[in-house]
Amino acid sequence: MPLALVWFRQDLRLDDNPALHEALEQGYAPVPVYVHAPEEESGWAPGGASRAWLHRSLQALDADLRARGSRLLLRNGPTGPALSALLRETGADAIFWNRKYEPATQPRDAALKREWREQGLVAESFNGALLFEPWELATQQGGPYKVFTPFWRNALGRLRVPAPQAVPATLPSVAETFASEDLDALGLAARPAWDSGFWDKWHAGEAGAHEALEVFLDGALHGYRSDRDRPDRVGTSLLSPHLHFGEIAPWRVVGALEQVRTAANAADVDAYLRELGWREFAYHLLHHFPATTTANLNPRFEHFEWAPGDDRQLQAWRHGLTGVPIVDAGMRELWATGYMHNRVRMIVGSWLTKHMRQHWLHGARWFWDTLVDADLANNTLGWQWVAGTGADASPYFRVFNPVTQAQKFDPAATYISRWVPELQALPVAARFAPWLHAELARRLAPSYPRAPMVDLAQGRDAALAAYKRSAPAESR
DNA sequence: AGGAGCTTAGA
DNA sequence: CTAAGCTCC
Repeated sequence: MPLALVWFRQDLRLDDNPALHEALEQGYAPVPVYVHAPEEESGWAPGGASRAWLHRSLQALDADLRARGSRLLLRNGPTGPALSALLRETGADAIFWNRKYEPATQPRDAALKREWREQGLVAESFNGALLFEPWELATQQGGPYKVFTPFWRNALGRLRVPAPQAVPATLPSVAETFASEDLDALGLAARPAWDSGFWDKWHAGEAGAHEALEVFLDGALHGYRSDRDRPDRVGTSLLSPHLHFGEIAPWRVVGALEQVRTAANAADVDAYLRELGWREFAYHLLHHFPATTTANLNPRFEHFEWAPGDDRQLQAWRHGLTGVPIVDAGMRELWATGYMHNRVRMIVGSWLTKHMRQHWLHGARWFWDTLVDADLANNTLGWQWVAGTGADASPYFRVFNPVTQAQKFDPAATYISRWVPELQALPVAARFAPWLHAELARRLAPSYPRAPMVDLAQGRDAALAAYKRSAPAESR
């Protein structure tokens, strides 16, 4: 049986894995391999939380492969030489993989494909990650979309769920002579184990992804349309890290949703599909506007007056010590669990970029290091959206008021109280803005900051003024 | 995927 | 006086 390398990256699953499936379909014995080459991500090497997740996901993938008689080879980069060497060592005739779309690695992968094909090898790549690849959808003028709603309307009209590609119960074995790095030697796991608080919440790997999907279908899907905005409830799918690492295919999620769709839950199903749509839109934008990982998409912000980088202020934001309870709750949830509720991401992002007027990249970099679901496309879209610099962004003048947001979406302050226990002795109504109850706060919450690091009204006004100054002359 | 400030309808 | 609606930022 001829051998084919199956090169795993962000498709850490066996089920519904096009590259693996195609290798088997074409009669090859797959040799699964993962190449560790973080420095090739051009400034976006996986952050700490991502690496911790990756460690576990690779462990799970190897275990799943071994349960079927195969195993995962680990190699150190650089990627091209590592894979070419493995092709020679194994005598494989072919290499299959699922595409990645990040601007740093996509050209590299395309060049490798050409190179291997010139050497007479079979080199094929597939879509393992998206409902629509970034170039599949275009406006009537043939250009990229910059507004979500028409993008998603087009996508929904073309959406088809492929039949699942099951993985065989047994796979050909991988010869013991093919060497592999030790997983621990890749240095992905957290040392010391600062991530110990993560794993009550998460089960990395393919089995964990399917568990999370089942839990979502049985629970948060019902009422998703409104509860997804409620950080005090389990109102979201918690699928984002699983989708990022490709532990489940997005079309599998769509298929499962369509299976359970009823007249009663149709609005909830559609609301969740729309969120998957934002993920698709993020990849579309990243592909067409690759500079936006660091540069504003909207050129109006080229000369925007961000406040000078302020390490002391940034540290307060990162550590959840801003004096704004909902902001601090979110930042502490992030640090403790590797995750933050999406509504709260918008609130902390608005606080950083509007009230503090710090450049959104400060936020993007921190999220990149701390989120288990850190994803270059989603992170870029999210930060540019909240900063007002991106596609389909809220206009810059939309400044979230963190007090009214908390009152609206965490009405009993249970989320705030969970993550900011210093406030627990205060009456609920005072926990949203303790500085408005100074006497009570001094007695009952003495260890919490006396006042927000930036006055809410002043911060808002200063942000709006800066926006006005950056406006093109004709629109002032 | 907003908020503030003002107006207006209605208790 | 409060709540909902509207407008502009």
